[in-house]
Amino acid sequence: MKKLRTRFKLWLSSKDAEGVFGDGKWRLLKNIDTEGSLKAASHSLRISYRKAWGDLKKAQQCLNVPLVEKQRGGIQGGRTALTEQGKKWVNAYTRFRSDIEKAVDKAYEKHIKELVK
Amino acid sequence: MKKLRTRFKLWLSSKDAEGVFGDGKWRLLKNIDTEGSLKAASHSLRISYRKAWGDLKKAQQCLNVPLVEKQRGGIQGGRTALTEQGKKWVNAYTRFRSDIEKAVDKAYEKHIKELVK
DNA sequence: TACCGATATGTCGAGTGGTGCATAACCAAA
DNA sequence: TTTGGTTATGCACCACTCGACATATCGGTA
Repeated sequence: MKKLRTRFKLWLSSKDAEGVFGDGKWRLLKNIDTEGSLKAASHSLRISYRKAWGDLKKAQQCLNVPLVEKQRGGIQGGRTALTEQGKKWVNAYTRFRSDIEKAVDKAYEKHIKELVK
Repeated sequence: MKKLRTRFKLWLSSKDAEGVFGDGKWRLLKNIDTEGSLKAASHSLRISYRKAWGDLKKAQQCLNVPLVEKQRGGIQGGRTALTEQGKKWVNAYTRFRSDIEKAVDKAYEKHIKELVK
């Protein structure tokens, strides 16, 4: 039997939209925070700017919360930064996801591991 | 703010295959157990027989474990039933998944809920 | 032995989500 | 006022997945 590892995807959905917020958008926001722009964030995540931009738009529309503050023009061409609410979401989701990750590892040890050896 | 619900997908992967075992294959095995055939199971899950058959093959190949015992011919044309090992996998994964589900709900209450109101 | 219904497996087309490209709009600084 | 780099947005294309078909095989039972 090959060695196995657990995988999971986590997200939030509303009644009318499925991917409101989840791992992808969480990573995107985190990278926007460290990189300072949407373009740089998408690049460091190796996803297209087109997708990153669409994801961000969707998250903000669905949550109806301003997660980032964007600026066009200027010496660097523009920038994107997290708002206070954006930071709160990142932090909350980080803790949320971390709890799940631990639970997955624990549950694997408890229920699956014995089957795999 | 709209009401949100948590969503997650869970699966196991090996070094050379991604979807070794997960929610979909777990549901398939459960239905095979109750329905008695791969055809009936795929029908009750509303997935094509083609997909169910492929999924099952993949799971058995990747895990290298005989999860089901199949029979062709006979008065009913054939049948598929879980082996002892298949049942063990179903039961273990059921508990595994249940633990995660609880953890997700709990973590949502703890970390996310306050952001959404 | 003919039949029936399930397993077994390849193939092609539709739908989906993402990438790449093209093109505006924007604006601080030179 | 020109420039440069970023945000903003539509669109065509591409890869991947899944479903729908089309067959072939199998083997108790009538």
